[in-house]
Amino acid sequence: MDAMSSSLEVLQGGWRKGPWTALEDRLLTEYVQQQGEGSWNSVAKITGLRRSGKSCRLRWVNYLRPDLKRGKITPDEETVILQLHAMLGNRWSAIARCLPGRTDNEIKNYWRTHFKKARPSRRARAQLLHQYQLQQQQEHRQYLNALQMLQQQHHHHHNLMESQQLPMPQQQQQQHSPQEEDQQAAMEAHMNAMAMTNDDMQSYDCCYPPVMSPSALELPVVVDDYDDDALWDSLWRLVDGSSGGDSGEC
DNA sequence: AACTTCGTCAACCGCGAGACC
DNA sequence: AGGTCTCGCGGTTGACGAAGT
Repeated sequence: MDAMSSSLEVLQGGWRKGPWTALEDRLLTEYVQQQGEGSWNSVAKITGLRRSGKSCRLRWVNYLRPDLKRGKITPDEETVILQLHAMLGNRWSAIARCLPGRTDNEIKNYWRTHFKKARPSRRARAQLLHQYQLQQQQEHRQYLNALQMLQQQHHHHHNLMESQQLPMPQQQQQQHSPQEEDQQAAMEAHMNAMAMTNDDMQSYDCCYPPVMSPSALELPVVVDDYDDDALWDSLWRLVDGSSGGDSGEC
């Protein structure tokens, strides 16, 4: 085969490196079909393939697996990637687990080419923050309304009980109408989201719901101009992994 | 048409965690 | 207990084609 492989073949410690040939792919695929995934270091012994176990695993996981989805990342997938990356950071394998058919390598590449250096303009940042603040305010109002309604209902119950001189049995206390339960559930979800810390987020290996409340993103509600810049800078430093304070703008 | 720059993606490298002896 | 092996992960590199000059 191979005009290509012979020119690209690199041998280091007996292992071939560089692009895989069709023959190598076939050998590896047959190996996995017969032996299953794993024991990658025995691929070379069994098939005669001059590839390291590490290289075999990578080739299988990123390219040969039959359940891989080919083609461009869809807008829906992009949304999931963005949201999960906001929660999990560069934990590509965890993100990939939530996107069936996509590999960590694929997602990592996609992120780096599409978002890594795509720091939004000052104007765009201001718009995003404004949008986010409005959403926050709206959610907060809904939360307060729900809280107020619950309190009113509670007082109403309480007054009723007092006026009738009846004790309030615990079981009865916990019985709510479906509407009340919905409100309570919504409120609890809201409070849980608000209480979720970064550590909590880290523990979500999979699969946090793709659509999430902005409140769970944990951005500050009010960000002045100075903090705004500092926030974005620190975020991008985190992504860049650089610590230099005076690194240039993207 | 030739050259340069940019975007994409496959593949490699180094490291850490866990299993095994 | 500690040394070695294996596997998986995230970061990085390099090849290659497309787009721009």
